[in-house]
Amino acid sequence: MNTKFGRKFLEYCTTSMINNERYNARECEAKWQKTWQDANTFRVENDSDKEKYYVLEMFPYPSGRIHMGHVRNYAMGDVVARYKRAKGFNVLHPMGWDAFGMPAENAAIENDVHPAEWTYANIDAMRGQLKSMGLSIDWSREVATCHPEYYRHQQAMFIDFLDAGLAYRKESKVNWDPVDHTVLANEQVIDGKGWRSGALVEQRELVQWFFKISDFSEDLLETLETLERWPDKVRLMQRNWIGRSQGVQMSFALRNLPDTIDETSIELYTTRADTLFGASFCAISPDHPLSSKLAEHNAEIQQFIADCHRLGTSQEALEKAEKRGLDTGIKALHPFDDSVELPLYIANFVLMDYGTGAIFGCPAHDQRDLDFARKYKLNVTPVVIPAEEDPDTFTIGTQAYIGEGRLANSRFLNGLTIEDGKLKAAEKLESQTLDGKPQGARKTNYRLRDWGVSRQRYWGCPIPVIHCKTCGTLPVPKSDLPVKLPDEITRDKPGNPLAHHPTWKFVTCHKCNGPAERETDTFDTFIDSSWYFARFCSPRADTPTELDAVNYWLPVDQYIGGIEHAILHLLYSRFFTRAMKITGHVGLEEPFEGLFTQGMVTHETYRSNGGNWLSPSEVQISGDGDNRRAVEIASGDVAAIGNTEKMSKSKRNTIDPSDILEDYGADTARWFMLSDSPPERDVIWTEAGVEGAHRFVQRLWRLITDLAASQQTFVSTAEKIDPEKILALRTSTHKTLAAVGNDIEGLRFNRAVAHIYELTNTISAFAASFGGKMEVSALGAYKEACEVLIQLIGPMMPHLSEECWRALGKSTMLADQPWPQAEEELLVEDSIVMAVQVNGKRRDELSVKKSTAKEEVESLALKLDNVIRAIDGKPVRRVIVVPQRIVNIVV
RNA sequence: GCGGGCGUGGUGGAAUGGUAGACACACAGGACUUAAAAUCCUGAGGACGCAAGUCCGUGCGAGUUCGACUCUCGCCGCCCGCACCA
Repeated sequence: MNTKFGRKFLEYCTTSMINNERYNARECEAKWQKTWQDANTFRVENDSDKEKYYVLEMFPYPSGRIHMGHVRNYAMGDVVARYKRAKGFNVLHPMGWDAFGMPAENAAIENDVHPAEWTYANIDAMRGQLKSMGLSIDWSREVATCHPEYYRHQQAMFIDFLDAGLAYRKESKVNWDPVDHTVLANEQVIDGKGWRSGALVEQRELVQWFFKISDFSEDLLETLETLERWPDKVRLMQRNWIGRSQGVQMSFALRNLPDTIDETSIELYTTRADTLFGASFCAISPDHPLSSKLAEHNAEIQQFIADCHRLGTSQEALEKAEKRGLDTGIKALHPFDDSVELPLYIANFVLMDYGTGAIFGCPAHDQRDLDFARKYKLNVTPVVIPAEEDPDTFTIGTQAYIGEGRLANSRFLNGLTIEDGKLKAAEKLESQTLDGKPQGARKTNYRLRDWGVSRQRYWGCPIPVIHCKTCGTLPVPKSDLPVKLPDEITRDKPGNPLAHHPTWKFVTCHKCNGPAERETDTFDTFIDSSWYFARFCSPRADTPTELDAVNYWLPVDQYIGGIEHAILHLLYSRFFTRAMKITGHVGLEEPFEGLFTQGMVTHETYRSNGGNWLSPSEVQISGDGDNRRAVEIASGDVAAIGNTEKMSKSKRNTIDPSDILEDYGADTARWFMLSDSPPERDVIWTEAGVEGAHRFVQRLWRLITDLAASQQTFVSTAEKIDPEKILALRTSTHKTLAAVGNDIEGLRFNRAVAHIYELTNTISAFAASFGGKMEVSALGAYKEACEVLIQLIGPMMPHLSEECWRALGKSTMLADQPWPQAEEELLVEDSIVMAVQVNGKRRDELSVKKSTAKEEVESLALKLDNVIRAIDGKPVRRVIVVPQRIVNIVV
């Protein structure tokens, strides 16, 4: 060990200042950031012999300032990136900007500034803030989605998608956000309100571009199983969102139709073919084609449909609406008994865009159908009888029975289980014919619908197509890309400035040279973020991707972001990657191998006497526990302490990261974000917590400078030291090293932090026990422990650790240092402490050699005083010895 | 309504079925200081006890086990997702 004791270190210690100076985070952080930048430390190349590792945090929207959520997200990603780098991987850790979107347009309207100008200024500001966090990012790969050099490739890929039949245009009823004047995807409608504006969403008919994500429903669903390094929660959410159901699509013959109707049958979909004998009505959606046809000659139906639509302007109202229906007078014939005629209703609760827009109602076993049947006094015949009930007496009250049971009142299905009944009914329907076709077929349906991507906005990627009166809708030739947004826009009219632009949309058709118009819609910004991870692999390439680069880097090994993207962004990206594979832009289908969703950053909320929200800086907190009080500083009045909630501007409970970076430095902020709370859970931001983190920064610095001080006072011929004491320190050092590595690999940052605290405590106690006079072998262990400690905190507090590394006499950069290796023989301890229980209660403990035989452990345990007392003379029935763990004596 | 998750000191939290409360924050007492800050030391789940120690204790109630924060079942509470998807 003495040989490890470098001359350089000795020299350093005698020449450097050894004092109690406080660590100056501001100076040191700036210094190291510059050092890394000048040395291109985090620049990464695509050709390397090293194994690759791609760490990605969800890129930010350039709002202008980073928030605490970013600090947490990027601190976590940076730990992984720096750690993997030290482990010898070629690490890709890029950053970019999700730069298109509505806030830029809103700012443009409010502040009379161009969206581009606003966005690029924000990017500059935020880049500066992120850089001050000391992230190990390869900034040379930065991209901004609003830049033509980014979106021109997106346009090229769209044209490829179009050619491959992955995109199409159709008129459809869309979710219209009346505040933002734009269309929203189903996923963007939350509780009937726009995800961004919060306005009640209306239904409108518009011609829109769609991506055929629904063609991939099965694949997207099935492949979820293989995403083992994704949180179960996210996989489940996607599974539910895709919503597969297996059932039967079948036709019912119609009778008693008005003369104006040609149809003789109607298609409907069910997952409960076993309950067909319990059917008491059929119903179609107000939007069903048959409803429209019937309405043409029937004022009552017209009125009813209009009523449904009026209600339907808000999905929220629709959900709460009472079930209503209108009997058309038409009869649907039961497929297993055409003497049974079921009334056909138009009903407000039947959805047009699921299944066929038509159902049969079995009130006994479906709550919606039951509600409807009770209202319109229709039959309720139970056909599934629970095991403990008698088929002759079982009746349905106000609750439909949806549990298990045996079929009854169902002729050839009687006695079967639900599953067998479904099968037999389906087979029967398949064997029957109606109008020369099989009357039914098994069919799988999905809740997932195609992705509508047209937006009526200016600040987005222009959809690269033109509309020619002669030639129709044509993609813009790739050689003409990018279709750039016009710089000059006016905002004198509401809606999309592209549509109102005096010249931009007027073009000559490249096919017929006639007059044509550009598409004035732009893409949903979720497209921008559906492939940025691929662009980072070769961000300046002339094509959207370079196959060599994407095949080397993808998939992303560790993706980190908020749970709020569990469905939208992650599902779109999975689809987009498949579409890119089909069109030859990538060689794989799943972009994210490992996914981690971090929790939110929360803070207490405060309200003034008058009920206004107060920011944390406006209140003074005192007391503790039940005596905790908040006082509004300005008025001196008592303020109410509210719930701890996600930081938000509206509740004014935000903490600006730049204040924290300024006051305490990046390392303190990073450390605090990583300690205490498990990363997937919410973390509560507290002033005390930050101060605690900062104290640790100072304490580490002191520890390292103290080491240098010990160096000067060490005694070479000291009194004998207990070698056990040195071994104990070395054991702690190497055990901590192993544990922290495991914790970082598993993203358990809070536990890594706890282990680091423990080692720090151990080192401090060790050093203190020598009273400033340390013998040389002890100093070696001390120094080793400190070096390991500094390397362990390297990924978390990169600036402090560089500075400490330097103070330890190293001339290398810690960022270039390989991760230390734990010495195996120190990890296995020779003697262990086993707990001894009597009847499952701990009574004593026993220190034995690891190799001690079971029998010996048993006899030693039985001799312990506390154990004898606990046994209290009772006969010992059994002794359980779990090697290296525990002894349990049963009396 | 359906699906999922969580419930451990004053607080954040730790614990492959094997010594519950590691580590941190807050708190209290002490040392240093003219004083404060900073720092260092000590204490602490609850009850009883001078102490050794004993009993109780991981939302509640059962169960499996030599042994349960951990597994099973039933409740209660909180959080999240989906929601007329037939």
